[in-house]
Amino acid sequence: MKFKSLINDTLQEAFNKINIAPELITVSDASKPEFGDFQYNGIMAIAKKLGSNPRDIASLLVDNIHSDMISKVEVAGPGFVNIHIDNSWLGNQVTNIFKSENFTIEKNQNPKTVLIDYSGPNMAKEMHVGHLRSTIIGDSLANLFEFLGENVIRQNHIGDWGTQFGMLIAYLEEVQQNSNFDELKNLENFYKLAKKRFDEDVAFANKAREYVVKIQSGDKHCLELWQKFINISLSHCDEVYEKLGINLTKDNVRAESFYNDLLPIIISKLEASGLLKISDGAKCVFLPNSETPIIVQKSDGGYLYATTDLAAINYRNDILKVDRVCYVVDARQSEHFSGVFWVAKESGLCKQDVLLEHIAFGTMMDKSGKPFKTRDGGTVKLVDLLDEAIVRAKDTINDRANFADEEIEKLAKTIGIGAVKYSDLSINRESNYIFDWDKMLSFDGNTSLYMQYAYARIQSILNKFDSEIFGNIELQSDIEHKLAIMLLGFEDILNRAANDATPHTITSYLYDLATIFMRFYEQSPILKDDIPTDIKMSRLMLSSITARTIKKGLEILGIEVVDRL
RNA sequence: GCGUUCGUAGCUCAGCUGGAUAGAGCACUCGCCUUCUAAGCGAGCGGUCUCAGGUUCGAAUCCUGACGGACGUACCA
Repeated sequence: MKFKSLINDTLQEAFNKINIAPELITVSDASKPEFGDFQYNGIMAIAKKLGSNPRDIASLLVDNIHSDMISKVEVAGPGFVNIHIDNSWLGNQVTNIFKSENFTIEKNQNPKTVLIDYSGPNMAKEMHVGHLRSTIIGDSLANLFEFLGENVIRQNHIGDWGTQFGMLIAYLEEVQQNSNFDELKNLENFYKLAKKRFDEDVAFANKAREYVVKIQSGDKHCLELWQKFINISLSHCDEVYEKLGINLTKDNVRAESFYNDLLPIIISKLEASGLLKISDGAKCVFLPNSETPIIVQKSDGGYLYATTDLAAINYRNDILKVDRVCYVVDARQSEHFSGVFWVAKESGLCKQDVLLEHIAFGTMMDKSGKPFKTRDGGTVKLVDLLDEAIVRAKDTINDRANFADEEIEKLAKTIGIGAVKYSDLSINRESNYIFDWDKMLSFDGNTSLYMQYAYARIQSILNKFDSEIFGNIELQSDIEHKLAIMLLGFEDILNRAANDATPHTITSYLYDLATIFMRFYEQSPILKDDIPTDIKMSRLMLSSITARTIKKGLEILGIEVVDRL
């Protein structure tokens, strides 16, 4: 349910009655419990505009609010409007959620086509921690938009084109002849060996350069080798996606090479738009207020990543008919994207009303605040990081004991991977974040384990009860009231997370929800003998909805729950 | 140099479409298990929201500047 919109509408009706037209009504959560559930702060601004007393207007407004949703509205301070939600109305609404398959959240009736461009590994290298954030933030956004009913296109813009591939293909051909094919299993090493050959052997280097030209001009033999290399690299990625539980398959791949044939067309389109200038022999587009241009074609005729990005935008605009594109890419590329977006719009490669967004994220740091590296300063392979997370998760659970070996393996995997994802998604994506194993696998505070624990506790109750739950929710206390308010706010939160492309608004919400549930759990016994049936049912329903909300929220983030912990 | 971005409790972070006394977790001090999972809950301690101006009835939030950090800065992606 769009809870806040409903309240906004109620206020709007009251404003209509008193002939005042506010610009935009947005109630916010009450800043203090004694102020009720929601507050409206817009009166002061309106009063100033009208030149009248805010308290007078507020009183007039309050007198004209009539809704069974609201039990009490009052004017406070200089002209705040404090809104209290009616308990029996609220109880009915959460009962509806209990009965609903989908939390009474309706799919968007006019779905937009939203393309999420994420993960984007480089085929010449194994996936490392640098790919983690793009992959899980992008995947969670795609899940979110899908849940809200948008038409989602997931795309993996893999780096499979460019000069380095000549070297790799030449080397691949060499080792294939030596029947030493296993080397490809370790991509990092393969790259290093190829580079070594390239640096040490002039003949090999020349061959590598030839191969670049051959691939790009469509030489059959070279393309076959290239394809073989890409397939193997992609399989490495698939293993990681599988382990991480990411919804990306080979079908989602739209590689750089995919746009190769479009590149000359982009140049001529840019020429036609009149934006293209030649500077030092390179074809460039100059941006307003910037001295450094975007180069789309090098002086030697080669194309650059900006050209590929423009081709991708053009393809997405013309063929895929997108309404919104989210580029989930490192914040360091923000200038690149703002430039490319400007060119795309200015040149007409992309319609004006398509929303092009750089979903930027910060760098992963270690505990001392330096970029996350291995002990000897190398990049950390993503597979290694995930495996370590699972091992550490196992240690954490083992302290608690009494699980069968088989169960513990499964638990460790779910919890370890979930913890990696949660700790990343729970941070405002734009800032750098400190990767800390201990915090990640802690049960305290806004962590995945606290959430898992809350969920498991509820499952334990529901399993114990194990019969039909019926009746209506009747809210008995402040904490039950608060819990119901939270549960009803789920859709608002999801919409906000989708609008701002901020998964961490979901984790914050889930943490608040779980915290309130824990308090409810402490003070409201459910299955004790002396609890009357109607209260028992009411509390079971509240618990059940809480569990389902936690599960759905985590599912959107790409995190699985466990029933026992 | 120029540009982008960040600066909130000892630490890790919320809050930022301007609203009432700035919130969590960790750490530290205390209290609560014969009763649904104590990996929990409650209480306390801890702040010049980097600094200086400005706009406003009202600023952590918006604007300007300074200081400090990160990143970027034409033929790599």
